[in-house]
Order: sequence, then C-alpha cells, then structure tokens
Amino acid sequence: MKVRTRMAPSPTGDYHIGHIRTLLYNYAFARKNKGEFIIRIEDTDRERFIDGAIDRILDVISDFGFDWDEGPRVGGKFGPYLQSERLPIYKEYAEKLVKLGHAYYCFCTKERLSELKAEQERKGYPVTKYDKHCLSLTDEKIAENLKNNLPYVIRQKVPEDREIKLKDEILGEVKFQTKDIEDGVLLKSDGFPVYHLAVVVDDYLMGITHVLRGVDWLPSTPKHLLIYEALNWEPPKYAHLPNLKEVGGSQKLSKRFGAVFAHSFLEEGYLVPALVNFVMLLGWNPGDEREVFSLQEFIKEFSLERIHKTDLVAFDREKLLWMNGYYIRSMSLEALYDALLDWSKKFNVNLDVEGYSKEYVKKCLELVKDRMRKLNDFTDLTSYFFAPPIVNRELSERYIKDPSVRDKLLSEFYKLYTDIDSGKWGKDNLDKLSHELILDLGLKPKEAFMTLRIICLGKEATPPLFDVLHTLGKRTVLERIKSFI
RNA sequence: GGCCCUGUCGUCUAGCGGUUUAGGACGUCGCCUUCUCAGGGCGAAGACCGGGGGUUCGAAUCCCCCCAGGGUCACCA
Repeated sequence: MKVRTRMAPSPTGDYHIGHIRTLLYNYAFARKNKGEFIIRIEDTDRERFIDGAIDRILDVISDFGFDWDEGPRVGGKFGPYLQSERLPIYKEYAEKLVKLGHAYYCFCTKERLSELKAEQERKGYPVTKYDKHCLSLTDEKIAENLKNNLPYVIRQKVPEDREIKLKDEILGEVKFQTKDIEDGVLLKSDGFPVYHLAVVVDDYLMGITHVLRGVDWLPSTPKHLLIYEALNWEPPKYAHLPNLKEVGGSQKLSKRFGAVFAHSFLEEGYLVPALVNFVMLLGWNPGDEREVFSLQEFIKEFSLERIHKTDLVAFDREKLLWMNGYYIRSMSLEALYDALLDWSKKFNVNLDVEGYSKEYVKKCLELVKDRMRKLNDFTDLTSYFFAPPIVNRELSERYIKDPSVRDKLLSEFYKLYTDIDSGKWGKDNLDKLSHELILDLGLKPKEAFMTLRIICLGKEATPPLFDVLHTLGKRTVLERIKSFI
C-alpha cells in the first residue's frame, strides 16, 4: 500500500514553529517512502475560526519549502480538503454509527450538561462524564424529538468494559480502559463534526496510512480506534511525537522568550534551511554525530524508529542562532546577498543602503558575513559603511589618554593617507604603511588602531580595520578623520 | 484528582547487559591566530545515568516501588 501522510492545520491562529516540525516529519516520511503528502484544513470550529488564517498557514508552509500532493490550492481526488465543505459526509457516518449501535442521539441541553458536571464535581468524582441519559430514549421518543426539530448531538457509545490496545510506532503498546472514556459528542448540534469524528472519517476516506502527531493526541486515540472498529475500518499507524518546550523549565514555547510563529522566525531573518535543519533535530537524530542535514538528506535518513520517546523537547534558541549563523557562513556571498535582498523585500525591511552600488553592498556584506547570525543583524553590523558614525567622545579617548598624542596620531594618519595614491588604496598597503607609521611614533598597534577605528567607524568591534578602510575608500576615510579633528 | 506518557552533562541528545575512565553538539571557560569583534584551530570543566530495591558474574541499559515533570479529561482542535 502506498504511504500517505497528512498535516491538518486548524485555521484558529497562525502557524506555530512546532507545527512545522510535525509537518516536516509527515512530509519526510511520505517522501522517503515514495508516498504522498496531503494537507487538509480542519475548520470545524466556527467559534474560533479566524478569517484569512487558511491562506496565511498555506503561505508559510510554502515559504518553508514544502509542497503537498493533495489539498487546498492543488486539489486531488479525495477532496474537498476543507472539512467545512464535507459536512454531509460526517453526518452520513454519524448516522451510520447510530444505526450500527455505536452512537446515539442526545437531546440534553447545555444547561443540563453543566449542571451534571457541577454535581459530579460536587460529589468529588475523579472524572466527570456524561451520564448516558439519552441512551435509554426509545425510538419513538427520538423520532418525535427529531420531528419537532429539537436540537441534538450524536454521541459515541463507548463500550462499558473493554481494553483498547494501541500499538504506537514510537511509544510501543499503550493500553486504555473504555470505562475511563466518556460518551463524547461526535456530531455537534450545528451539524459540524467534532475533531474525533472528522479525523477518523477523513483519514480513512483519504487513505491516510500513517498519522504522525503530537503526544497531546495520545489520550484521545482510543476514541478514534473505537470508531474505526465500529465502522469495520483498518486504522492507520500512529506515531505520537514529543511536544516543544522552552529551555530551562517545562513551559510551552512562549512569546516571552522569542518568536513562536513560523513566519516570525522568517521575519527575524532566520534562513529556511537552517530552521528546517534545526527543527528536524527536535525529537529525532540520525544515531551518529551528524547534525547538519539538508531537507533531502533528512528525507533519506528519517525513520520512525529514531524518534525519541519523550514528552517534551526543548527548543534551544541559542542553538538555533548558532545554526543559523553556521548556514549564513557556509553560503556563497552571491547567495547570501540574494537572500538578504529577498528577505528585505518580503518583509519590508529597510537595509539603509540606498544610493550605494550592488558591488559596494556586497563588499560590506562579505566583511560582516562571519559575524551575522540572522539576516537582521546586517544593518547593525554595517551602519558605518552607509553613513558617518556618531563618535562617542569618551570612547575615542579610551585607548590614548593624552590629547596631544592622539591629535598627533590622527594628523599623521591623515597626512599618510592623503599621500597614498588611490590606485594603491589596498588593504595590505594600508596595513603596511600604517604599521610603519605607528612604529615611528612609538605607539602600540592596539592603542593606535583602536583609536583610528573608533573615530572612523564609531565602534570598538568591527571587521579588520584595514579591510574596512579599504572598502570605505580613501575619500570617505579622509573625510571622517578630518571631521573628527 | 482519574487515565496515559516520559526521566543520561546547564540544554539537545548517543547509549538498546560487558568494547564506557558514559560519546557528540550548543552554551561556558582557557590557549593559538590578531588592531577589536566574529570566524577558525586546539583544549578544559561539566552527567556517578531522578531515588530506592531487586534480577545477573556484570545494569544507564531488564523487573518492581517511589518521586518528579508533562499530556489529557469541552457541542476546541
């Protein structure tokens, strides 16, 4: 049988980075097995539906470089792929379950339900459950209620005393007792299905063979298994994945610690290959010491057996930063330049380089490339290339305390540089002549060059001084020295 | 609270009864390269494997109990 996996986002908010991880695993598993990857939109909650969320989710999935064989925008023979467009299907199967004796109509009002729950809590029940009140309704009564258009839901009729065994691909055998499971709602009174009905029906109808999802779904898996069984369908294989948490505690990813939405990471200047690489290690490893993988390599290596059995995996933002820097460093200058421009265009980021040639910008980029960890580091790192620095007085006096020595040094530099022929304004020549000069003046390299760096660039930390001066050009360097004097 | 899952350096993990003085990566620290910051190179510190019992000649690896963390208990997904 052909492997088919799916990712089924709900348009109730923006796509989370954790969703990308889960999607990646589903995607890689399908690709690795020459199968198909499907996207389905689970928009059955009309209360939480957010306008435009579907498009934003699909856009960011595409931005991360994933494609899908079937789903919204591309279609497919098992559509529609929006659950809201499949309502009659769910109704049909809900009614079929009723006929088969695995579900029943329930006319209980929300008021009764909340009273029931309150009472059970009052009595100190360890867990509150529906009391199967409507299970004993006669066929006549049901027909009458239906005829009178009384609002109803269809509930799953969970067997009293059975053990449900799940053979999870990652966790192994997990057992559940049906007495712990309540007769949950399958079809809501607004005619929409609840998740538990919709996933089962859709996964079956769409031929999904493997379901890779977060562990938070583990407790509801027996409900799904029961529906498969009732309908006499073969269930898919399940693999429950660890969830993500912040480093340190055991809290979920939170905006307090940085980005959490997939698009936010892109916006901050993280690279897609770095993000994908980072996220693939969140719950999986190749079994050896390798850590750097392209998507293609990952697809080749990926296997369910190597996903760890653990409930939480820390999302180490420090390591992500390192990895992104690593990817930036290993890109060609040309590719990095293109990536930087594409990024600034896509997210409307002003790089402050207007009026400068592409060649010049690229030379600046080359110098700061090893120092960038995210694309948005560029402007900070290169500010002095595109505008005169604001020189802090105190800083400029830090390395040479004596004002007369400082003035002397700067005027000597000015003289020296004035005399250098434009054609000889090379980094090596600048280096050589500058060293000769300070030797004559009896100054140490550090005090002299740091002072020059600060008055020309405004900062203590920059790429090697003569590389920068060379790139800035003779005229600009002389202007800056002069304006300081 | 009921049910379920998990538990190795600060973090992510390797390990699946002996080849382990528990390996790697991020982070931290030191040295080298040097005009600074990065980067690179080299090196160091860092877990007695949650705790306690077993099984075994031998356990991080198997079993039991406890503890801790997490997930889940909706007409949300």
